[in-house]
Amino acid sequence: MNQPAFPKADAHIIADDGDPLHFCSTCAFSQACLSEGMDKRALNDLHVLVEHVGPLHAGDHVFREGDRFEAIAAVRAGTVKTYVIDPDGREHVLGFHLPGEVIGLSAIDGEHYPCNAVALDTVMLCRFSFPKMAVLAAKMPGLQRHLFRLLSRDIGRAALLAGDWSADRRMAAFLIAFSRRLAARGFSPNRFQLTMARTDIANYLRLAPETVSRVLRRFQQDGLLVVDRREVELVGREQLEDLAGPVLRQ
Amino acid sequence: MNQPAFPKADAHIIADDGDPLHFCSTCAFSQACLSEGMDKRALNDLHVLVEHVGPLHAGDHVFREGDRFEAIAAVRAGTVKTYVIDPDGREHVLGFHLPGEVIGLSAIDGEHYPCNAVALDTVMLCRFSFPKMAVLAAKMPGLQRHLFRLLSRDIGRAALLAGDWSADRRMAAFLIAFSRRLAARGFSPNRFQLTMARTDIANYLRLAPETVSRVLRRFQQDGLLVVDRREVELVGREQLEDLAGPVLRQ
DNA sequence: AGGCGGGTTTGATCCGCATCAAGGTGTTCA
DNA sequence: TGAACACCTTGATGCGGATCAAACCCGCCT
Repeated sequence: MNQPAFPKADAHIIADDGDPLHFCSTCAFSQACLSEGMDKRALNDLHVLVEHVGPLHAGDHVFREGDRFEAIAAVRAGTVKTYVIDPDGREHVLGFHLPGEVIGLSAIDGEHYPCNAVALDTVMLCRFSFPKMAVLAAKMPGLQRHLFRLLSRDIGRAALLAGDWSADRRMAAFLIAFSRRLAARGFSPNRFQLTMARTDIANYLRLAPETVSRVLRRFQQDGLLVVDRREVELVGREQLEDLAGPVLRQ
Repeated sequence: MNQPAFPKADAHIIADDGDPLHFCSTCAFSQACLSEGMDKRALNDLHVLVEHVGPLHAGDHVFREGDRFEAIAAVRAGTVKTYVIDPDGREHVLGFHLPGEVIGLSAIDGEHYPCNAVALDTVMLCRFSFPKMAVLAAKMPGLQRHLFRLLSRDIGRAALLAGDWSADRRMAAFLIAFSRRLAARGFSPNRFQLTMARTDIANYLRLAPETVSRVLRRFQQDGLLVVDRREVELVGREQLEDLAGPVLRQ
């Protein structure tokens, strides 16, 4: 377990051959648009409103609750945690965002960001001015449809977390979902690093940190996985998938 | 409590003076577009893709999980419940949709509806072909923005339900949110009918039906509300708002 | 009127997970 | 080198809400 399986900043930037879009090859938007057979002029339009941000370091905030909303952002490298603090001071983690995923969508309905977004490790971003993007979406059916899909997908994802599942099922669902998202970006699905603290996982899954710890230990005892600090290897993927099945709906 | 405060089918159809759009005056889309200062031609475009559905009766399905997705719908009258059944046969209620609200948005990311939608009472709908609507949205910035907002709002709403709040807070939040949505449509905010069974509320709030019953009884004992079967009057609105505050985030 | 059935209420008991408390481990400073 | 710190683990205890069981209420049908 010496070679981290998790993306480092710039890991995705295969080559910067002078084409500015290539530089942003992991942006979900660019990808979507490219796959739509967009013409050269449209590509330029899109590139104009992209602003590369980073590197941010662990603990740096991308935006804070109440900040004026003007842009969404695609994660290029690293992990971003979105969260809110309730009146009692408890932290509620809304989600973790991996490379290729988009943050800020829930702010579209409103003037301000409804949550905080913080870097968990070294993070690179592409910022997109949302007003400009909306204008562009009107000209580009592919982009509009992609935005609709991203939004729609997040509704489903939020609903997932909402069920009243046992700690075991929730933990398994978290691991399997995390694994799949990594796999979709070309990383090892069965061996990876958790980039967030146990407390973050707990606040995401609505469990106590102690419970997260205990469940992971039991999973290891039962041969479902091997944990070493934040390094995880899914050994009994079958059984984890079975546990996660009802939560992830399939 | 003889006059039901909850909308009956057609309650919103004030006058059908021959203008077909008037007939659909409660459709969120029509309203949004009208308020955007849309021109006559655009209004016609929109109207072309509207299909009036109903009346559906309690227990009738609007769509079922797995049905091919081709349309979203605005509720014109009545209440629609969206839900899924998990592998153990338990029902998970995803939401209740009142007049003026939209169902089917979470299906945009995918070929098929990811959940069931059933009428809880007499329901009237406006169906909008989504492909046609997307084309139209490209031509009408106001419509596009409205769709983005509706989607974004649903993300936030789903996240709300997700927190780990006490049964009391969840129940209060449900009542206050329900009340506000009724008020937004011009109905009495403090006296209304719950159109869904206790079991539905329980499955929505991730509680047992017994717990819903007990919490309501205790709220009544404490002077927060008066319940008579499905009729509810919020007496201690202040305290209910306080309870719901952290859940609804304000 | 009688009887059936779905929905609701109420009480008794149980269990999963939170909470409290304390000790452990790795990492980063001086 | 060691002290301080953040993070993680482990054990003991308690509580909120689920579950089980049974009675109740009311609309509806015959």
